[in-house]
Amino acid sequence: MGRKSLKEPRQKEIIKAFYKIVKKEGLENASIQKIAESIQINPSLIMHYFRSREHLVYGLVEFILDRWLHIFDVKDAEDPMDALSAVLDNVFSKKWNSLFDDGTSYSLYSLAFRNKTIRQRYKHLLDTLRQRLAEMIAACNKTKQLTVKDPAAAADIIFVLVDGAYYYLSLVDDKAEYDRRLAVYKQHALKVLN
Amino acid sequence: MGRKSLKEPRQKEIIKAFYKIVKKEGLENASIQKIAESIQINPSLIMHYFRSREHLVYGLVEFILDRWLHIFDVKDAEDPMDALSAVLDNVFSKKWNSLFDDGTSYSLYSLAFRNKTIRQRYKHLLDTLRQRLAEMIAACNKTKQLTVKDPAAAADIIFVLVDGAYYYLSLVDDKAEYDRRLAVYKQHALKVLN
DNA sequence: AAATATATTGAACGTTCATTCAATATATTT
DNA sequence: AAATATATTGAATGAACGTTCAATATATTT
Repeated sequence: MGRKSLKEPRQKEIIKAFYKIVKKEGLENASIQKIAESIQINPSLIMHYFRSREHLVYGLVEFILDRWLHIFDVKDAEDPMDALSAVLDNVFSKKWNSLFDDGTSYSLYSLAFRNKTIRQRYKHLLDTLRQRLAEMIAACNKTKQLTVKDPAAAADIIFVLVDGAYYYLSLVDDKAEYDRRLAVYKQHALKVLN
Repeated sequence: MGRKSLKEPRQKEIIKAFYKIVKKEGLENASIQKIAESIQINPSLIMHYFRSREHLVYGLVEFILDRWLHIFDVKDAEDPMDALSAVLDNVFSKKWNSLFDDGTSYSLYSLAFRNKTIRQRYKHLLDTLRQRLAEMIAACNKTKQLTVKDPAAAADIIFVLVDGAYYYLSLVDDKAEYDRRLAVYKQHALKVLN
């Protein structure tokens, strides 16, 4: 009995508003009050749906990390090699930046050094990414299109390259240089598969 | 005339205290008051030596970034190959972690996405690191100990591997796994030089 | 219409924050 | 000892913060 719960959509709405402000003003400047103001609700309502700011941050972590998995959103190709190629295109392309804000991601990541929950969540995602890429490489092995000795190791190195690549690229303003370097890094990642 | 200036040592003292608190409690929780308390001075004194908290953060950025360069602190070997090897040992070793706190470094790095000064400072450091490594590789080329076609490109890839490696490794708790993975990443970096 | 569970508001709390400004203390020079 | 530049303190500011709690509003069920 009683009123229907709006928990899920409201939480998502709040997290999206949170994300928007974090993107613009930084995690440390994204206050409950600013979020509430931006979607014209009472700050207390945020406390109602999230017990504390800490839990709100957890919500944002989930939100951001889920987006990473979208790099695997490719058309179901019958050919596993096509699928793998498409995923690598996603990773080494502008799609990356359209998926989420790197500044926000690094801010949350830096919390992992002092917050066990966030740490585990990030670790889990990084492992999931590696595992899924490894599976795709293994599938290509099976069709003899690839002969990668250790798919898990290859996937690992590729993501190391990806993470390291964007660490530098995030600081590159010149678009031409950005693209040129990204291509080089992608080339190196592909070499791991041969 | 007048009293001798204590600017430099005082500033360094304050930054070190700042760093200590950031390491322990995070950048967002490291307040002027906490710093002042930790070294038993008046908060106003911090404002005297740094105009604002922002400038204090700049000071910490300098402090942290300067430490990166210590990876090049190796015994002056006559053999350029020995020197290069020693630097790579530094990068792929515990020395890395003893040099500075990764959590602090990532916190400051995340500011680069909204702060031009910090952004430029980080970019400059990353470029300097690459350039110096490239020079060392070139030196090995000259003595015919290496035949790396493009030393700059090789140095770039190596640091991409380094940055990506620690992005993952920072989340690894198990010491054995940490060491094992670090060795794998180092091996891959070495492969770039052949 | 009464009951009830959830949504939402609004006011208030105490705390901490960065920053300011004037006052005082302490060296160093003339 | 007078002058002076810098060091350091101490009090005060207003703003913003996360969080609380009680009150009210609104659906939904019986």
